[in-house]
Amino acid sequence: MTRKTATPRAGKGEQTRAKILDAALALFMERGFEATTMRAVAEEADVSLGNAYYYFESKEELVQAFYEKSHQEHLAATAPRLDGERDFRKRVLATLHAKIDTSEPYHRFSGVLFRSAADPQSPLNPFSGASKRVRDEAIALMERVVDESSLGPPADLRRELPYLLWLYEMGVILFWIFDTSRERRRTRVLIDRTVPIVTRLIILGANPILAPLRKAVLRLIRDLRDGDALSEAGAR
Amino acid sequence: MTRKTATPRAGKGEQTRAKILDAALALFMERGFEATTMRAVAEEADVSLGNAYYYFESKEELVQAFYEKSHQEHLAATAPRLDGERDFRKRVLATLHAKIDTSEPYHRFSGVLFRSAADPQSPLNPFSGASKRVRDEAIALMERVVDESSLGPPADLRRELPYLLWLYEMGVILFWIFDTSRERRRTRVLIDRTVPIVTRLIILGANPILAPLRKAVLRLIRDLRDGDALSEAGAR
DNA sequence: TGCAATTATTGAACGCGTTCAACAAGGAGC
DNA sequence: GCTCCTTGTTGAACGCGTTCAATAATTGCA
Repeated sequence: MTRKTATPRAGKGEQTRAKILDAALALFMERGFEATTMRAVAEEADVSLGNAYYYFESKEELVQAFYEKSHQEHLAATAPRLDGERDFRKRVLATLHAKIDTSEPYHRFSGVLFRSAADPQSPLNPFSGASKRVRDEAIALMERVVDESSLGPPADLRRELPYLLWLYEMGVILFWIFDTSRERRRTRVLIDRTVPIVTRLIILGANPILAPLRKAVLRLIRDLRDGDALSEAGAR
Repeated sequence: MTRKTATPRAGKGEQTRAKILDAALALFMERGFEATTMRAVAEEADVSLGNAYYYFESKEELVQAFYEKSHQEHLAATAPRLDGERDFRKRVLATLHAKIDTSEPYHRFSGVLFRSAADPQSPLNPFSGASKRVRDEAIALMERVVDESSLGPPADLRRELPYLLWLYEMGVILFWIFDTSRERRRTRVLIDRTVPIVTRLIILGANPILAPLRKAVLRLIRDLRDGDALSEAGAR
């Protein structure tokens, strides 16, 4: 077998990239973000320092990988919990709890993600172009939550609902990041008690009496969304 | 006159501290946060690098001064605009627009503030102990906005309203930070169109029919607030 | 097969934020 | 005046993230 000559075909760079990423993930988990030096990552990956920067523009860019990984785990954990469940409230509950469950291992350094999240300059912020793929997938998940439920929201609301639910999820995560309670109990409480309220609001919003208010809110959201100041700054 | 010997009494350290702060503010305004080095600050202040660190623990701590300064300017700008105005909606509008007006000069590096804002570790985050004084004053301002208006919210809502309005203000500022439109037009739109909605929601919330929903929301907020996961992490 | 072009990899350097041992100034108590 | 103690101040160092010119390895093409 042409061992040493057969593998190079299969993306030499890809392999090195993966090696570096794995090393970084391991060290971040072990020591946290700040305590992990790029030199340590390079050494752990059996690679020179400069080489690490050939594959990743910055230390923070390594964190983006977590964002992706954590998202994939969220998808995997959510799917079975949604299966056969038609109740909208329960579907949202399941999705959010799954998010917290799968994010738990990364809690200690996920603050870094949101630190950049609030920085318009950073490509890591959830509204940026770099985050677009993951963001779109997360919104698509919320679409499934809505569509396969028994809830039948008015068409105008239906259109914006997935995006709004994603924003809501982002809010929950922001709370979770600051949450130092045992087993993230407070975040659980937040979820368990806001989801029913959100559900009630959506049902209320479907009521014709409140149509003017609902339409005002939705028009505003649409206006601020496409050509949104947020994504505008992020896409840059 | 005992010039050179009279002044040292008057807080030698205070003077040096002020010199460093002034230099930092000037340079931040001129070049932004990242482009300003601590060495430049020290030089501008005619002081050694080490000396700057005698007065300020870190570069970011220098930014906190802006937070305070900007807040004082907000207070000063808001007072006359509230004078004689009793309409709640207009009072909130005036307060928020004043905030954007006075913050404008700092727009380019205020992202730094919110970067730390989302970092639970940082003393700069608006929920932290270090920010308590300014936060309390900002909430007190919202108290004045509510109390001297013609609005008569139910007592339970009245109690939480200032805090909620402050959170709302924080949300607006977050949007503003990401806003790259000319003269921050988008943020103006956001304010002009969400304030009426918020006002309507508050009035709706006063309606007895919606009392259960209102009470559920308020109970939740109270529960999450004192011993709040946010301030809990921040006060640390 | 040979050669240019592309892709990987290195190690040394730079500039930055931050720390620290050392030293100076200025008072308080004798 | 002298000693001790607190407060200020310095400059050199450290470790870090990041950059870059140089070089090796690999690939695409004639």
